[in-house]
Amino acid sequence: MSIRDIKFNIDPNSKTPLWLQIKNELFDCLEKEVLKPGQLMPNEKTLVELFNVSIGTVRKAIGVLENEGILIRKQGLGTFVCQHDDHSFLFKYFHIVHHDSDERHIPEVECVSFELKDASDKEIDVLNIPKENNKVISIYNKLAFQGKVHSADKIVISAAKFPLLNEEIFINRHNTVYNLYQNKFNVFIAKCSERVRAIPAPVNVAKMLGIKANSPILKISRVGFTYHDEAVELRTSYVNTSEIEYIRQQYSTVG
Amino acid sequence: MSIRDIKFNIDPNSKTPLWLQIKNELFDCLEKEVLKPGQLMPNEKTLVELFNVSIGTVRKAIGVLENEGILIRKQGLGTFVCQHDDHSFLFKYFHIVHHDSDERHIPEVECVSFELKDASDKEIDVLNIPKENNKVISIYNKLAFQGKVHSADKIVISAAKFPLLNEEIFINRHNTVYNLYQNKFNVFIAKCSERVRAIPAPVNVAKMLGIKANSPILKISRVGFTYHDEAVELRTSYVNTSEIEYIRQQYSTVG
DNA sequence: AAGTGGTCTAGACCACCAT
DNA sequence: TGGTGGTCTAGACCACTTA
Repeated sequence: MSIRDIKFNIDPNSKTPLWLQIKNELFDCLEKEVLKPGQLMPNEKTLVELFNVSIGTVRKAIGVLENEGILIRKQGLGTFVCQHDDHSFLFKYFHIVHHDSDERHIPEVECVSFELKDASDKEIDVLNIPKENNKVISIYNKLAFQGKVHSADKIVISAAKFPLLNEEIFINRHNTVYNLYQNKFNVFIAKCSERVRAIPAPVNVAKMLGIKANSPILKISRVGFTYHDEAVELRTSYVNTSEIEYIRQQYSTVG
Repeated sequence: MSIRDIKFNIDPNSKTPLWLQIKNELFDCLEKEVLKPGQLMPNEKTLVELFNVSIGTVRKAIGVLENEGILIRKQGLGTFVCQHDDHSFLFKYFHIVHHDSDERHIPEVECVSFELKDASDKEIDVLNIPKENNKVISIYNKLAFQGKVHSADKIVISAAKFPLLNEEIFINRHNTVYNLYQNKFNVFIAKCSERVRAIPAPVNVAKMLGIKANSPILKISRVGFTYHDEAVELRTSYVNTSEIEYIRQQYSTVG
């Protein structure tokens, strides 16, 4: 199914602005996998014909989707559906740097365990786990720089949303975890919220990090959301900041 | 000096887009205090005449400044210069919440000390302290919720950039620190970067926070920047997260 | 009712990228 | 060279706010 074959219904008399109607239609195409990450969009002239509006209106809709990080325009080339890759991932979701340096590096990731288990009450609630398949996939990873482990990550996702995901697929992915979600399961993590605390390292975590129990570490609890604010991933990171730091940058516009 | 009296030189033959030239000119007005926080901008028709371009071009320039959080448009009212106030501050720069709650509250702030001192080498470097006035203002604050202290903040700013700032003015401000910077000294903090670590509480900090020495706490090192990426504030927060958490939210667009 | 920003049109021309 | 997005124009009409 190509986007060119779809009959769109844009209503010029609706109280919803045309550009918003178009944005929503393109959005639906992403959800229905008519548009896929990395794909080239039809050019603006074609979209003008598909939606039967003027080019400025199409550009407004695309501009908003670009600002939201969903599409990317490349002059002379075309407009593409964004995808998580190593580079963008590095700057969007990866917030660990060495002391005395601003360089970000892809960490070495080692999967420690991969389990299918019953969802806890909290997981059922936050991840909206269906009753007919109340399983979650629970994964532990160790992250390292130059062989030196700095973080232990626990990832929890709904088995229902990631059908057929198994340890082999997870370990043999050729890219980031978010890229895997996106390309194999059409789950695009568009935003996330994090809560950070300083805690004494529990014994099992201290062992994974190779530090003494009760050493101060960061506990970062992240919830990853789709475009539609649907929570799809719970990630808990335990970070030893004795040699690395957790960073954030922001503009005054962002909440 | 009103913006209406300025003779702007917009060059239609420049390789710089008109909208960018206009954006830069408006920017300069902010720096030169021709436009001040909270002020109403001239309407779009007037700007069209001032810059001698079409309305779409003016709107593009304003739109970008709005996205950057510098201007805000209100339909039926006009376009205003943004200012830090309690509400926006709460959502832009304030990242502390109670456990089990997403509510953000303005903390109670108590100034512990206010000193004028020689800048350290690091402060000279980062804050670009001038040789002819190598003093910095160093302030310690305690932050609390409902009387319960959760953070100790150290603020370091250049004395040269905040002339005549003294303890009385600082303590008797009627708004946030950032609002004070902006309204009294024309310093607008437009973005900031933070580095977070978990450390054992030093004795003096533990005393301020009312906890045992060596308890795990967050150390948050923030650098505040102006529009032009000029570092103007160093802030170090020591946070006891036993009852509160540090949060962040972000969209995939933001780095 | 008057004034503001918000939406939308129907083009023109330019800058960039691939071949 | 042909195709793409980027910039810009000169309006028209709508929705919202205040008075």
